[in-house]
Amino acid sequence: MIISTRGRYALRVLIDLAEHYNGGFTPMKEVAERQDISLKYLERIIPALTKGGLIEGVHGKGGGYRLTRSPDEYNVWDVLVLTETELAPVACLEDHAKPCVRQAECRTLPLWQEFYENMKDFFKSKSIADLMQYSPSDNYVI
Amino acid sequence: MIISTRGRYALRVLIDLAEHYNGGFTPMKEVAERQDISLKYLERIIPALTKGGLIEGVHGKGGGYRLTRSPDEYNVWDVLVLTETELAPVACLEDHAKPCVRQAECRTLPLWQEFYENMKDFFKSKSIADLMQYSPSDNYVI
DNA sequence: TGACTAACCTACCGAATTAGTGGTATAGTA
DNA sequence: TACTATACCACTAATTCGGTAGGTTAGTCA
Repeated sequence: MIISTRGRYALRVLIDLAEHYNGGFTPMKEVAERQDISLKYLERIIPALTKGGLIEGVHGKGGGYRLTRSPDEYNVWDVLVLTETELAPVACLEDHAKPCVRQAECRTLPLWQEFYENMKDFFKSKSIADLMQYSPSDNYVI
Repeated sequence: MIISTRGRYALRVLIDLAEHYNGGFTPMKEVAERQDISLKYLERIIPALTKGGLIEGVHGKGGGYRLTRSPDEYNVWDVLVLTETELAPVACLEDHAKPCVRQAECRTLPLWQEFYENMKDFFKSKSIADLMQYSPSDNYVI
């Protein structure tokens, strides 16, 4: 498994925020209930999206979270990069991987590189708005 | 990371067997030395390929392993399926996953399914012979 | 036949990651 | 000031990964 609950939950939260947008802020408690995800766990995942500028959070009564753009301006890849610790399909391509001595002669490295590129392109081509289309209730207006 | 050393090593072993084929059997000890992989660890991975019919092993002196077909008749996907415990990109799509209650309403499931299909198609389209072409020394003859 | 060789099998192990829980601090509102 | 909601930090049980160690089985060669 390459994509953990962190990335999957983050996507579901963004879709939920989009679908239930009413001009104000949506508390994570509501999202957690609707999505049947532990609030405590979401509270650990969601700050990454705030730091990345994908959503904005407001403390206190009447607070919660809100998208910063319209759903078609988010792509899945950006969400995964912010929430997942690692997306590389093999250890050799990980960010902090120590350079491999066999790199020059490795017959499999190009395969992994090509796959990684395909994967990146695929997820970049999908927007939150695309994901929402799988549902009949698409009531997001910005 | 989705593809572990098991799948990666298995591919390298197959390529090595193809490149060093001389009509007989190649002992895993030689492959392990050339590929700089622990022989003991390889001995735990390689039986899966034998069971899957990708290679055949012969005990005793003069023994070792040999491919059962020509390199262009192997695709990467089949190798990975035999050696990796799980290839699904998300837990929901794993073989022994318990059916998800939210399946019907899940807006992200189709995304993961499409990605999984793409991934499968990609790896099925690549053969061991394709991987060998990255090297100048291609001396396999059947 | 006996030494040798190489595949095969099983048990164990340390480190890292995942998917959480619990508690508390901080910031902002009514 | 009470309340609410985000933000932060420490801890944990379960699983996986990447091996190692040791022994067994099956076959070859002299």
